[in-house]
Amino acid sequence: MYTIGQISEMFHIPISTLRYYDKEGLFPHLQRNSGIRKFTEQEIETLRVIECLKKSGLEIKSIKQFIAWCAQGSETYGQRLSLFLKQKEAVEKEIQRLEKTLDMIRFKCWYYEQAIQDGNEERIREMLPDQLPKDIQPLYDHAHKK
Amino acid sequence: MYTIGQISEMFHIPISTLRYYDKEGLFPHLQRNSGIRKFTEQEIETLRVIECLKKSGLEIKSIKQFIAWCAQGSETYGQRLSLFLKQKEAVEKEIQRLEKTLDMIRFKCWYYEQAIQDGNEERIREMLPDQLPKDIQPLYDHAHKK
DNA sequence: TATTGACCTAAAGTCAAGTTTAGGTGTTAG
DNA sequence: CTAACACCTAAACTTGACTTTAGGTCAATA
Repeated sequence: MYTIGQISEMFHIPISTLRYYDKEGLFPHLQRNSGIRKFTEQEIETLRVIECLKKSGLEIKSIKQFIAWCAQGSETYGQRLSLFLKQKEAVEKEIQRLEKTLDMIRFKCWYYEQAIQDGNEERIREMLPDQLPKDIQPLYDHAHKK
Repeated sequence: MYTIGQISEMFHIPISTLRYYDKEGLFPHLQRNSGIRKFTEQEIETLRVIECLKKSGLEIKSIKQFIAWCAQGSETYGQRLSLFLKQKEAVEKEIQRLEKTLDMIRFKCWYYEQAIQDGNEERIREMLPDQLPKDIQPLYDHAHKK
């Protein structure tokens, strides 16, 4: 059983944020001891799920919906499963998007390394768009296509 | 040479957003034809870089800084390179974070598939925290450690 | 006894990144 | 000639997720 301060340290989340989550109804089973919140293993697991869903790009409103489904019992297993399936898709897409971004960034790193060596961008610009070194060309193409 | 409407379609970015970027100074070389913006290859490449830096988690303010460096010329190659090196780090970290999130989500998908089969969570809960099937255990561990 | 520290609330404030509104210009189509 | 489009501006508004403020309770410590 933990105080809000302990949970704050444990998760590196400000106390104000935990109170905000509580106010938003994300801890429906949270008990109080003469006004003071008591966090248990239950809230800790909820917090792990909140963090997971937040990182997956879900907004608080939808996380609240999920929490409500959990409180409703076994009849909502289907909805909960499809939420996670949807978020799986979303995160996989986001990772792909970031891989593409990474290729653009890698290209730009190479570009500026060359520019620093050459003192200008002349030589590199002449290689565009398809005369780049063969380890660099795919990065450029990946970032510039479609 | 393109109008704002054409660029909006090309990049699937609202016209209002393009005007907002312009107002923020992200197109320092943008020319006008009696008030009307003319976007050229230059602004198109800038927009690609804006999108890239935005996806990498940079805020508009910092993108503006980068654009300013570009306008300054070869003396800022070093700063521009270190910006991209920093963003490379950031995106790589973000991808790792999302991989961890994905493991949590995969675990939850499995969890609710089982719950649907069983009609309750009894059996699964008894497997926690270290009696899970050996293809699932690593997902759970990855998501619950540290 | 007084003050410090950890907790509490409600309500207002902040921030980034746009979006919307209200009003205006200039060119083309019916 | 007038109406529909595509463009323009400045300024106010929106949204989500917090954070800050102002004021208060309660227990332990100096």
